[in-house]
Amino acid sequence: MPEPMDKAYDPQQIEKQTYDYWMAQGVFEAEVNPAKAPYCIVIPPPNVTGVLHMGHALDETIQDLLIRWHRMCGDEALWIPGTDHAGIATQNVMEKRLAEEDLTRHDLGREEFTARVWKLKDEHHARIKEQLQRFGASVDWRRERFTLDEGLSRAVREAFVTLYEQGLIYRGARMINWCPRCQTGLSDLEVEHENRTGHLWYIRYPSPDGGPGLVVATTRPETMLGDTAVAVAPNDPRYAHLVGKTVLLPLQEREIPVVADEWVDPAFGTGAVKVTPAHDPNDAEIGERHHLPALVVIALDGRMTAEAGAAYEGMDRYEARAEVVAALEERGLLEKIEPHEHAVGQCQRCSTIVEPLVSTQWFVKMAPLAEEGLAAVADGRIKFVPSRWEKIYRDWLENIQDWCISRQLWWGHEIPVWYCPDCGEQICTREDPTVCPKCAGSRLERDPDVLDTWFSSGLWPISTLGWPEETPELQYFYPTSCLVTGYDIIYFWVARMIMMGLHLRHEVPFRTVFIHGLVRDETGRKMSKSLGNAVDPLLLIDEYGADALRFALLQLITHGQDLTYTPDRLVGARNFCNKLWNASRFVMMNLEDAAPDCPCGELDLADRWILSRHQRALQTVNEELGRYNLAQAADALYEYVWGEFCDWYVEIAKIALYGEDVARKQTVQTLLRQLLSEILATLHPLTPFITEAIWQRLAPEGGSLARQSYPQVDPTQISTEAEDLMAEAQVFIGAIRTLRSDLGMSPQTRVEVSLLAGSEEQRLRLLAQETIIRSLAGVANLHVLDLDEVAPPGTLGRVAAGARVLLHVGDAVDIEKEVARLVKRAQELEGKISGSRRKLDNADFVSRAPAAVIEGERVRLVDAEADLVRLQEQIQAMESLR
RNA sequence: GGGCGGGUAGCUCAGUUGGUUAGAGCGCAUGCUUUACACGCAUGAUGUCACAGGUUCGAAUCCUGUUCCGCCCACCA
Repeated sequence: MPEPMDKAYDPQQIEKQTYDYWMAQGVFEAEVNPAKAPYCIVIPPPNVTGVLHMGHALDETIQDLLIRWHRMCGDEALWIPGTDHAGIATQNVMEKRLAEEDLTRHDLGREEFTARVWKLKDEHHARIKEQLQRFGASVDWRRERFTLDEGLSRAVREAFVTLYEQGLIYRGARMINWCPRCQTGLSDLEVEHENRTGHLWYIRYPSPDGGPGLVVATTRPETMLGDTAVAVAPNDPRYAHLVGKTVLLPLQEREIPVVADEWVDPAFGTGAVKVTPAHDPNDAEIGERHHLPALVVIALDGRMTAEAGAAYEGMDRYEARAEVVAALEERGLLEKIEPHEHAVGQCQRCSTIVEPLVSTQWFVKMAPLAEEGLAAVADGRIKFVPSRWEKIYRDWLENIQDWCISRQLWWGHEIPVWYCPDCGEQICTREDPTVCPKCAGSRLERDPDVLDTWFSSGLWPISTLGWPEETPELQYFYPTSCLVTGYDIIYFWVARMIMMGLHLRHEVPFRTVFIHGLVRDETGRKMSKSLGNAVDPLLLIDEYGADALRFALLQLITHGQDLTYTPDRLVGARNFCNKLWNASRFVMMNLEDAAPDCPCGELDLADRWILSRHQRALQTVNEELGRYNLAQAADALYEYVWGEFCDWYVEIAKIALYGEDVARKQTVQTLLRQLLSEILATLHPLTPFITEAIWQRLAPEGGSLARQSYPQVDPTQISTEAEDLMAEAQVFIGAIRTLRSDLGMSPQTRVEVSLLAGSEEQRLRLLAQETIIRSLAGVANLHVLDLDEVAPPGTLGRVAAGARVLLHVGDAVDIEKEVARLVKRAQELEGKISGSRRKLDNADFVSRAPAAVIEGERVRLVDAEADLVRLQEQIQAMESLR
């Protein structure tokens, strides 16, 4: 039951009970419904590594806006919630916690470790769910999913086996990115490159016969222990004599060949490259071309192997670097050291510098999948908003590398492959095998690895709808309508969903990808926990309310640009909510005679004006939402509700509401109710809580606002004529207010105004505007006069279309008092009023201060001598008229 | 090395296909306890539209170059 409205909007009380009401009414629930068009969004599942941050708040706000809008537009709108197990990230969080107890995951064992992660998941999941509810997310909670739950695991299994059977998933030993700390392979995307200033070491590799040999330049001297060749550019005159010969690898005292390879850039360094096929991707390729052996000198833990030599075995790779450099220097083989900037790859999750090394892993062959993904965007089946992201997407897919999907972790989907130790068979099936199909051996061993977390995320749109089952939901809601996410996961997630959806379900996963920017702090830095600049959205909701947070974020959205969070915006949005609350309060306080169904009586200028402006606002909002210009839609509503409905129409409505004319009063009440209802509905997808709360008070019998139909434009109510007339009245009112303000009049002071029409047409217009001007500009008496009535034609100058205003204060007694005040004030503001620097005296002021001229859209206080004379004449003329 | 985005008021940003005097919010100044709202009302001040050329009757907007900032991609040791 709605309570009476407080003077200030208090979101705290209202939001919780409103969300409970929605849940109780089941307004977010969507069903397969052939009578309606489906509209579906799958949430980008938040990681269970932690709680939601401002980026999520933005992402959820956009999705909720779209979902609520479409729901009100009559679509069967389904928003599927869920969370992501976030493999490596979550495992790292758990490992950090264990480290605080001085434990590693190996102390617990796989089973106990994953049991603990599940508990961690439960904690975070509960928190995330609560946060989503506090954001007002209108998700269908009955359909919530988690990437590791049973159904989704079945989807992962089906996808893996299918791709395996099609030869698109394979196992092989290849150069991959290895994180020595996480102890797992990584995909290329999980390696973050950072430019660092390191060194370029110049090392001499002498000839075996004691000749000078050559000098190589390297950024990683420790890898020289695993060198198996030196490469030079073909036809490099400096080295032609050495190609085919050998040089002596220092420290290891091993002879290695000098080979010629196209890859070598003769201009870089010395033009001679040491080749370490086991520890550098380029070297691996050179090694392959020249059939060079690959010596593994760095082990998976980042320490040197026995192969590196007894002196280095077991040493950390960076320790070994220092030792190698020292040993070379001692032997006089270190020619020079130069500072050198180069990109260093580090683990996305723990920032450890990754080690490229050869390892046996599972891969997805991407080229065929990428081809499908490229076609879908090229032919418009999928559209990116803003479209420039399509190029980014395309560039990546066109140069795509195979995807390493196996991870040496414990938290994730286990790879559905078994090995038979008896015959070496590799078994990948939909059902867990018990015996080897080839040799019937029963000692099968499951692959210990799990899948890259993005493998399951890539299936999200199909798996949440029930795939691989061909469920009614999948048939009805797939392809989903819009995917909303930040540009930072276009490669990781968006591209992979597109490829997986196309390949496995033979249809795009969504038709539109709405890409938004990242939330940055006031100084422009990315918000992150580690930088300590992250703002907890829940705290903001506590302080300002969820609607204010949502509205502020929507206003901040720019077209795919990052957005800067500033508390100012939030205050503004909070104030806007309060404004809406109070305007609604006012309307409801004055509705006693309103007949909701009664057709309006005769409409006056202001009525026709606000109806017209109302339609314009609806038009803008509907159009801008359709173009995903969410900030423009929000701004249009802000401007209309505050700047037009509240500032003008509500003020004008008071004339009728406090007046004697009952019919007029009813008309205005009815209009106010209608307009407010539609304002609430229009605003609802942006600020759902406050609009629902007011709606329940305004129309308690009408059910949830979330299920009302979205206001559409009625073009018949648009009146350019009313808009023009009103705009003109607003100019007059503004001019009179400006004068009053410049003259320091108190609001109580009523002024006498004569509006001099320059033409008969103008006179008629002024008559239509008269009531409004009097009421809103504090005018006691407004005389609408013909030019000829005050002065002979010509005296006032050539007043074509515009009206001229003479403004003077109250009656005679008041004038004296007022003038004394005004003079004092004018002296304070000396020179400020009209730009005149001349000190004003009494006489001057009386004659000039209360007079002004409106010309077109400008008002000026008259100060030219000639004008003064004319005005004095006019004032006299007017006074004689009174 | 390649690509993308941006530089507009003190701050955060709008500015659609070129078009009179470049806008908003916040902040600032002044005045208001006006019976919805001080989370309010009214009024006001503030710009070398990064820089330099060019196209045009007319450029914040289109073209060229320069510069600064941010981001993405990339195996030059």
